[in-house]
Amino acid sequence: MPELPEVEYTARQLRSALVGATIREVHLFWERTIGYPDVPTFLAEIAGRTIEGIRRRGKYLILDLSGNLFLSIHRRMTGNLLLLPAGWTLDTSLRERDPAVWNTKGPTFRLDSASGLSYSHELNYCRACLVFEDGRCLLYTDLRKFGRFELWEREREAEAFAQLGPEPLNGEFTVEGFASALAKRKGPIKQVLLDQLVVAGVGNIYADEALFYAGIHPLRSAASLNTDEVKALHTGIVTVLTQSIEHGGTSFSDYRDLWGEAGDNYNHVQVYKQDGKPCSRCGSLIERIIVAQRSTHYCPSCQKPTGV
DNA sequence: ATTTAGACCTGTCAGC
DNA sequence: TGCTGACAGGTCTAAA
Repeated sequence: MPELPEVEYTARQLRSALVGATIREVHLFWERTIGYPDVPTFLAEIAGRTIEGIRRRGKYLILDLSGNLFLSIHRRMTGNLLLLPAGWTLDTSLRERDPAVWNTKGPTFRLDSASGLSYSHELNYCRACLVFEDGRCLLYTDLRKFGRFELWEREREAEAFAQLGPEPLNGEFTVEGFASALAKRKGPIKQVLLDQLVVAGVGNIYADEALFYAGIHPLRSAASLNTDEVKALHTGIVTVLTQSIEHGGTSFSDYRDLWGEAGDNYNHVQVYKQDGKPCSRCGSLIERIIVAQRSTHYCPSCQKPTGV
């Protein structure tokens, strides 16, 4: 679900709300949410830590904790973070009443009416929550249970993110570096853009959007792009990611921000899930194909297979 | 050495 | 109305 812009937007919201807060305890409702280390160690080590800073790396949200640890959160497809004010109550009675339903839906959180917040379906599928000393609660909801939390020593950060390439928005991602990475790849450019080692944080939405921006067909071999095309695609990646952050990310069904609001970038998308609709540039109908088993959307006249 | 299919999970929607 | 299959923002692993 979230790609770089959605994670960045969440990080910014959390930074202003949670830096300085101390974690009292963690409740776990789906144990496999913890990817590293083992569950008992995770729970014992995280309690009592203070959040010193909040960052993003690729699609990972990073909470820097006291004692030189960091918590990394990857939301994969359907993970969301929601911040509850103090005054919530937790109902786990479903666990005994109907274990099968509990296993899928998780617990129920209730807010007193004074909270002013009105969450609805987002409160289902809670897999974990961090409870803070001041009574607030950071809920992690994840319908499909793919998301993972990991707790690492800060000195092992390189190891934790070994599978990530350059950050696209901080100067690490250069045209020269991008060109040499693409030159080694014979496969379709769409697939290569999804490789986090080539550029960190690009997913299915922004790969399609960046290719449309640059006028490049998704099936072109990455190595076949000329210098101008590589430059245009580089600009396209930076542009579509930056613009989406400004719009609060792209929401379809699941993605919500910290306070349960949907992102607005859906209204600015050019090709993603727009098949059958006219291209904003030329009016041709947007098409959908499968590339590397992922849905791929493009304009057949703006993005020619030959690149000519 | 690459590609590709399968796993991990649950829900929704289209078609019959 | 009910069943079946395709598909969903991601990434890892194993088999071809």
